Amino acid sequence: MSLSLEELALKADVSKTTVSLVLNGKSSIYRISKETENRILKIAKEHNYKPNSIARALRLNKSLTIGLIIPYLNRHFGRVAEVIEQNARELGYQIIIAVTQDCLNTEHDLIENLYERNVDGLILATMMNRDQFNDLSSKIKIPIVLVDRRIDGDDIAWVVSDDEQGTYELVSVLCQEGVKDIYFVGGIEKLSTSIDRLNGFKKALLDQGVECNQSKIQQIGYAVADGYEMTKNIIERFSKTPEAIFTSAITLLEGLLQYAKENKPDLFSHTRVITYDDHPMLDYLQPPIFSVRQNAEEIAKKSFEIMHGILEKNKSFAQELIKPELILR
Amino acid sequence: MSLSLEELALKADVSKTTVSLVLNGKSSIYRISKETENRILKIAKEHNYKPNSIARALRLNKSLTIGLIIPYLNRHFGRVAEVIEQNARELGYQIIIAVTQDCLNTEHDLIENLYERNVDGLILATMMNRDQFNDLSSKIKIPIVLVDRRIDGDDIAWVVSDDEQGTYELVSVLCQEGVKDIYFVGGIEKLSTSIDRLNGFKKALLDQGVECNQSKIQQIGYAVADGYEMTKNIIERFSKTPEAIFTSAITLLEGLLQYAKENKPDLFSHTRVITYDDHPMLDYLQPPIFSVRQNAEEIAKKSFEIMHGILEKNKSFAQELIKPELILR
DNA sequence: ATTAAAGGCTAAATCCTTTTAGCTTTTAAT
DNA sequence: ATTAAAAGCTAAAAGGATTTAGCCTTTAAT
Repeated sequence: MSLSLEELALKADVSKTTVSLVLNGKSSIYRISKETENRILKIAKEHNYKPNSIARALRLNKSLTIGLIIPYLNRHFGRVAEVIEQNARELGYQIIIAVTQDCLNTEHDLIENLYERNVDGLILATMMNRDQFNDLSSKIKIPIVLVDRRIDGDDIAWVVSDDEQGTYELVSVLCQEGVKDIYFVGGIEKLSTSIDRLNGFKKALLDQGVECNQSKIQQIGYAVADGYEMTKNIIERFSKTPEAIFTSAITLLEGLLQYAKENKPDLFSHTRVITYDDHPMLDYLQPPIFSVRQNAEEIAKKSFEIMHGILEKNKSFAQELIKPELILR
Repeated sequence: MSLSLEELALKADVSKTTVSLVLNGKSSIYRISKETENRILKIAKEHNYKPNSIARALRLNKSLTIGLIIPYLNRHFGRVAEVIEQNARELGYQIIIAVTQDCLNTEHDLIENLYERNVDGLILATMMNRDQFNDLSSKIKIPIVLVDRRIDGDDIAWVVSDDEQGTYELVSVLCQEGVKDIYFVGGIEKLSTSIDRLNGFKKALLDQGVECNQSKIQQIGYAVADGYEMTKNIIERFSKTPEAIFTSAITLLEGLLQYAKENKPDLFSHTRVITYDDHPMLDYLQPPIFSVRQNAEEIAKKSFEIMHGILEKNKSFAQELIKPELILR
């Protein structure tokens, strides 16, 4: 705050144009003498001059601000947000954060809101489908990078975990151990995370010669309560205790654990449980739960990298599949 | 973006002053006729006019933006951030987030950075001591609300968990069960969280007539590795297996669990473990670990409430101790 | 001695809103 | 017929930076 260009100019006994030119490294282009340049630099330093970012943003139509819209600040997205922020900061950008709670309307409002607030770009874990996204893109004239959830399209930038491959590998491991009766506890049906994980699941069964029964697949949502509900369905609807259950997110696993604790304490003696997403506490659960750890750091890094490339290096969009890691306990 | 006041004015065939006055609800004060007012409102609506927030911020010297500086976006702070964001949004504010990784220098840089970026206020989980904070306050002319970690002082606004009381109650429960040999695994020594939790710990022992031995108290830091280290010290330095260990954060508990898993699988058969902070996964660990759940939602709500009070209702500072909840499993 | 080029700097416009001070016209009062 | 008040609106400044076009002076070239 405090000092303005004009005040500096006064002290240096030059015009504010000159000060601005010098501080923006354009001395030589505009033939400002070395002497004047040094005088201005010295005074600016003495007074710890920092240009007013708002005035700058107004003039340049560039706020050095990125909007980050995600469903929750849970473990996964929290880490993603943290790393995006650090990467952004190093390059002079700030992150405005907003959470949708997986509500599509909220997402729309937030996008509009941040757009009006002049963010330079949006990093978005979206619930939109292709059509909704296209609608949006036509209205919004800033770059958008999707994170964690992708939308198919040749011109859409995204960075997501390789959900299909991760699930494929995890489920394959189980099949190779001879398990033949696996249930799928899934999330919000239309999201790419759900589609890809389900595809990986089916592909693994197919490749391992295990029959895939549609009745063993459920997709309600990603909330803990949804995991509880789906587990309940599995346990109560089928007479036979399942050989194995795959939960496609850590929250769903939590729901499963909760149901088991309350209603089926012996679940783990008959049933293997595996999950997408990892959590350090899983190391201490008995019996061990195999999991797929998403590389949040890499996802975050790449997504800001792409955004930055579009904003400053006029690269165009890019797409990245980030390999997750199998954790076999 | 898109339409400016001037363009609206052109369409409505009035000056931009008139448009601005109407849109800011000052028609009657400035005696703009109902007819003109309605015409302008209609046109503004038709074109979905939204004032340029940057220009507004420049003119009003108010960006409707709050900086939130926290150590990590982990479970606790992630939730705090999430709720602050939601509360802020409802009142028209946006949150710029930044993480310090518990590094004091980073914290200083971030504060300066956000201040220069014209945030209207700062919500801060600080590592500063009283002197450093005073230094800062004299330079920074925007309101600061401390969250989660307080600094003593009559004029400093803060919202924190009642760490002392929470720890006191938790430890008392254990003492009442007859446990007499309790170790304290603590965090960063000078933070109020550490001081208050340690005070609660000592007070509980005192009140329950249990001797408090300084050698049973360790404070290295809040990282998982620190918890590992301190647990290692306790197990390896003392010949006798401890009756109980209190970890003063969930990360420290994680470190303890890690050490136990690797080096002392039978820890839990001799030793009770209790912890500050809660985590849903604790429900599924054997044996049960008692914990203190901080009310992140309330902490978040109050801290933004205080900030908002200072900014818009010229209330002055306020301080709030939020009651945590004992979870006895 | 004249012209051209180079050197060194600045006025003013621009980005978009808000707000103060004041202008013009109409109506009411004496 | 004046004067005063009310009605209805607007010009212009301010907020702080960037940038374009161009001014004035000195040096070099012919």
